[in-house]
Order: sequence, then C-alpha cells, then structure tokens
Amino acid sequence: MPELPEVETVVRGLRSQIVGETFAQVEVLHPTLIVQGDRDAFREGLLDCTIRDVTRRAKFLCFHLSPKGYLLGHLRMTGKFIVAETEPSLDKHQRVRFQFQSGRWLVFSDVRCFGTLEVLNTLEESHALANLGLEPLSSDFTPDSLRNPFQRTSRNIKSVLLDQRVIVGIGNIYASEILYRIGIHPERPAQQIRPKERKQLVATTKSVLQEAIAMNGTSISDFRRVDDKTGEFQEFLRVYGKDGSPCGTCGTPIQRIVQQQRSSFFCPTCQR
DNA sequence: AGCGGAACCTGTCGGC
DNA sequence: TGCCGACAGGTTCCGC
Repeated sequence: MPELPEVETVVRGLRSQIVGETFAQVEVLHPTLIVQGDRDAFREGLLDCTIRDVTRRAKFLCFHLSPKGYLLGHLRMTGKFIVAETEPSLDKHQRVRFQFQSGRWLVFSDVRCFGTLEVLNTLEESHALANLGLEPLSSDFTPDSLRNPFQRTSRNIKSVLLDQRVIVGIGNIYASEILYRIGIHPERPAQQIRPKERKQLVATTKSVLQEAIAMNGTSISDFRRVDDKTGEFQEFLRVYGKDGSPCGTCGTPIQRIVQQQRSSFFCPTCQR
C-alpha cells in the first residue's frame, strides 16, 4: 500500500482516530519479524503510554508517546494498521494487536512480514531515520537541492528517484508516473538532466504527490482487492502497469522494462 | 564510496 | 487440477 501519499493517508487516519488513546495490552503474534529488538522491551515501552500525535517521516509512521518515547512503524509492501471499536477476530496475517484502555483496538497486519515496528526513546537513536533525504513536499525540496545528487552519480534517473537518501517517499509507482508526466526516459543518466528539467521534476513531483494525497492515496491502495476503488485508481495512473496500452498523448504502446530488479513503465515516444 | 544484485516472506496470476 | 516461474507498492546487506 505504501508510497508517500498512502502513508500520509494512513497517518492522518490514525491521528484522527487514536490520538489520546493509552496502551493497555500489547500482543506480539509473530515470532521474530516485525518487532525490532526485544519483544518484552517493546511491550514495556508501550504499556501505559498515551499517543500524543501520529506523524510521518519519509515512509515511516511515527507515534509520539507520552510520557516518553516513540513507536516507529514501516508498512513496507503489505503492512496495514486497522482500528477497531471491539476486539477484531483473529486472522493469520495479524502480527501485533494493541488494546487501549478505552477498550478500542489497533492491529498491525502484514501478509509478507516485511513491515517493522520499533520502540525508541528518541528519534535520533533510529538507524532507519538517520540517512533520509529531502521531504518532497517541504520547501527544502527545490531544483537546486537536486543539482549535486544528480551530478555526482552515474546512475539513471529512475534509480535516483527511488533513493531515499536523496528524496524520500517516492516509490516504484510514482517514479514511473512522475517521469512520464515530464517526458524523461527512466534510463536517462541523472547527470544528463538539465536545469529546466530539474525544475519540472520538482514541480511535478510535488503536484503528483499532493494530488494523490487529495485522493486519499486510493490511487494505489487495494487495487486488486476492492472493486469500488478501481475507478479512481485507473484514472490516476497513466503508465504504471499499462504495459501494451496506448499512451494517452501519442498512442504509442506503453513499454515495460526492468531496472534495479523492478518494473518501469514509460512511453518510448514521449519520454527521452 | 558507490554501485548492482541478493535477500527478507507470502500470495496471486498466467502458462503449460 | 497441478506445478512452475514471474511478479508484487520497500529496504538492507553484502561483495566487487
């Protein structure tokens, strides 16, 4: 489910639902994965703590706890948080179940077990957060801020867009969508991106992500499972997964290639 | 130092 | 029906 717009949507949902709740019970169902470090320390770090706020950094979810500490989560490919008013029935993908003092529940569910949850005293001690790049929706993300990262690499533009040490939040789907909208071929070396194109890249990245957030991230989520979201999903995406169908601008069939072991979709005519 | 590739794990889909 | 390979929205680690 998760690139920046989807994580932002989840964060906003959680913030509106569970700020003020206090952890009364923490059940780790998955033996080793998901929860980083010691399971007892994880439980102890959360019990009796109140959720003060829920925020996002890159694709990480950050629960701010009172009196102290943070719960840092990452959905990776298939992680999901579910809030429930009463005890949810167990299913095999649930990994961690939290009960609040109010009697409400929060469940972390994850088919592939790539997701992570970690309790921290301070955000500074997080290894994961240490080397993250610019937030694309912040004012720091400017054409100028990309000049050096683009200049001093031999990689192609697609792979730099996915590099969380440079820009955070862009994933495989939005990388293709952004490059399509500005007419840049995913295999173009980042070094060859001209100043004018950097400017377009920044502006388009912001607008694509903002538009997706405005659509509550449904541009991606549940694309296979939930029929009623399909319309919105298909309207938003112009190239991702559209391998073989005609480009909306010129009619040339959209092409799929593999870069860094991941699919890229592009129009061979419009993108150079 | 920077890069590409493998690994982490489970599920689904299409082809034979 | 069943088996097999390809593929899935992300990150981290390892070797060159």
